[in-house]
Amino acid sequence: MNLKELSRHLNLSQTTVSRALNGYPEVSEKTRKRVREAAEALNYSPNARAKSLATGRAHAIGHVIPISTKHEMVNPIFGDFVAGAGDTYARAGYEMVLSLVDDSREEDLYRQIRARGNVDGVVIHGPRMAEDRIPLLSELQLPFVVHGRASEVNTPYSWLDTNNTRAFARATRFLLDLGHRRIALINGLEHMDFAFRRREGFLSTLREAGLTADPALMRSSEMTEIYGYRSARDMLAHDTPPTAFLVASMITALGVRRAVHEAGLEMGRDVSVITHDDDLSYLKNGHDVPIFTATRSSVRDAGARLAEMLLDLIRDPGCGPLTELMEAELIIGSSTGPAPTKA
Amino acid sequence: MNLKELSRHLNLSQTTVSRALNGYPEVSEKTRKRVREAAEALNYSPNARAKSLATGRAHAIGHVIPISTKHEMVNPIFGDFVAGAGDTYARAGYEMVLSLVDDSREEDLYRQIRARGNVDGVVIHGPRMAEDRIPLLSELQLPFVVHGRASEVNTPYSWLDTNNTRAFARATRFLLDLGHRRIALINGLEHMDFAFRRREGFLSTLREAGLTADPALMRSSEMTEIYGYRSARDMLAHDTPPTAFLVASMITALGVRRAVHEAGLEMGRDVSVITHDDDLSYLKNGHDVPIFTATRSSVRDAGARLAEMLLDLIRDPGCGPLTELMEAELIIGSSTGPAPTKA
DNA sequence: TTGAAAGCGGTACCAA
DNA sequence: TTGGTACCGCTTTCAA
Repeated sequence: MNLKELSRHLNLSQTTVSRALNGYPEVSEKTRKRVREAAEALNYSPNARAKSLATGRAHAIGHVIPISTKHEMVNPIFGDFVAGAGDTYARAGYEMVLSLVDDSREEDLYRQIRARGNVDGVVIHGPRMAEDRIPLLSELQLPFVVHGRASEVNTPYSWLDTNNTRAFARATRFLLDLGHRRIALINGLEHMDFAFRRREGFLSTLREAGLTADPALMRSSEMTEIYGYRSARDMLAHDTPPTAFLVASMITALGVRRAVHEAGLEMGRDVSVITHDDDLSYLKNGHDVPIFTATRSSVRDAGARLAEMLLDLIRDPGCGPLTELMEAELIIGSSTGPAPTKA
Repeated sequence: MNLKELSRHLNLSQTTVSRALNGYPEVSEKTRKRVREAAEALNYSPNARAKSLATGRAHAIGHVIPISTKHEMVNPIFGDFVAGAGDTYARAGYEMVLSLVDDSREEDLYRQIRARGNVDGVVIHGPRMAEDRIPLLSELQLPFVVHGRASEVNTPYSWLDTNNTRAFARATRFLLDLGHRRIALINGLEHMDFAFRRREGFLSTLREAGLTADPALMRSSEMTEIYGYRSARDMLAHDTPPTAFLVASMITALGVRRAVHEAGLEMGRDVSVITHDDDLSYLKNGHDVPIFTATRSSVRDAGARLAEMLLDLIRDPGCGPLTELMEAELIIGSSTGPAPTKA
């Protein structure tokens, strides 16, 4: 059932039917009602491609996920983010288009996205510190927002980020207050902006306390479980092992915990493990000390808000760069276990 | 830059340029080369909406994720699945469109998807045992494939599934062989087909061994960490606690392990925990006994293969229902810890 | 308040 | 081998 058929069925012109369905004021209420009912009864939905060709708006948003052959992992929070964004889009009548892109030839891709006209704007995921997609998109005049920030980019752009620096600074502070002096940082890839900021939070807090970080206690890699396991295992086998671990991902923390366990140590007594984790209120009274830089529900939230930012930007391109820094939900300092051994 | 401009620039008709770019044989090689080079130089990409309006093919696949208000969790493997599928689509020149849908009014959605014409086919996620989307899509003549199966649906359809029944049967067998008699099953929601099959594998193996399952040792719910924690904690506080846990998700298993830990028990000595988990070869020598019903990389694989199935179906609608059952990668029986205490 | 007709940016048939 | 033209399904201007 298309517009032509529907209008013929109603003995009206396509024009009138179109206007009736799209809420134009010049249609009589009687006609509008008749048209609406017929559309409903005959199960008419306008063809989105034709509509967007005619209007110039795709009513779709692209999400571009860079996937290189080297690190092809998909961040597990991705699903939650997308769920939040998708919800917003659905409400606004937008579609979500996912593009996985080999980051070797990104530039082409964005040019194509622009030319193909499938989307009205894009969300950039996983920005690196020097993110060249940002100037590129600005140049292409394709509306975009960034999930995260790019420290080395100076041109203005819209973004939404978690305050990673602060989250890791507070976690470090907390461990120092507990008496820890040998704290390990199991970080993500540090050319990624979020990982860089986390390290900054960690290092600056150590510096303020007059301590210098031990390079042997700092690792940076893709956030897999086995990476956490190997890192922790190696560090614990050291002459002067760490007494605490600051871990950048809950998946990686799984591996760390296992290594701690295998080393015959007890979490919360011999070793503290702090991680970015799920919203597990029951942990408050456990031996582990969790840190939340982004709970699953807050990631969902972030997705929804970022989507709204982009829709605003598309509706009113003049509304200038929008930015939002979300404070991490920190639940720390509630360990009921005995204070960890000091180094 | 659109076709009209490009053709004017080349002093050719739109027809010829279109043919040259789309590999039609009747264009002279000389012309084709000239056209290609100009297109490249001027950064021409055809408008996808116009193209699909003209050809009737959207060159896009929809993925529909049901999200009800009751269980709005996104399965963490979702990201991996999508990565695999996205890769296939990218290679084939297809886009991936994500639709999150409140499962209360799914029917409308599929009708709209069909009418809107944004996609050439859809992938169905998270089928329930009685999945009414399957007859609906058949009726709508919208090509589709299912990730998983629907036990209570009798009409033929295309699907790809992991052999969940077998995986859980073998895991149960293994625990029985170790001497366990009180085995707990911490399952997902059992109206979901995969959870139902897992329970079948568990129960049938117990039956074969002449045992009856204790209802107190079986739970079914959304696979969160806290669900695992509470279930295990309660069961372990029982008069006759289980000596082993079969857990349906690695996230849920986190909670189970924590409960075991808090109960002062040691994994692999006092209690065995078997779970669907990541591809962790290092676990082979650990105390835990993992079972893999779907590793992250195999989920990725499944996404890619399912996407290929759907593309085949779209290209040749007559090729009949395609099905594929993937055997789980099982890594069990390698516990180096002492045999668990028998009940 | 309604309708005719010209696009939107391509493809594909038919004629040259 | 090339070009003219109708058409895909909708919106929107202009005229009635």
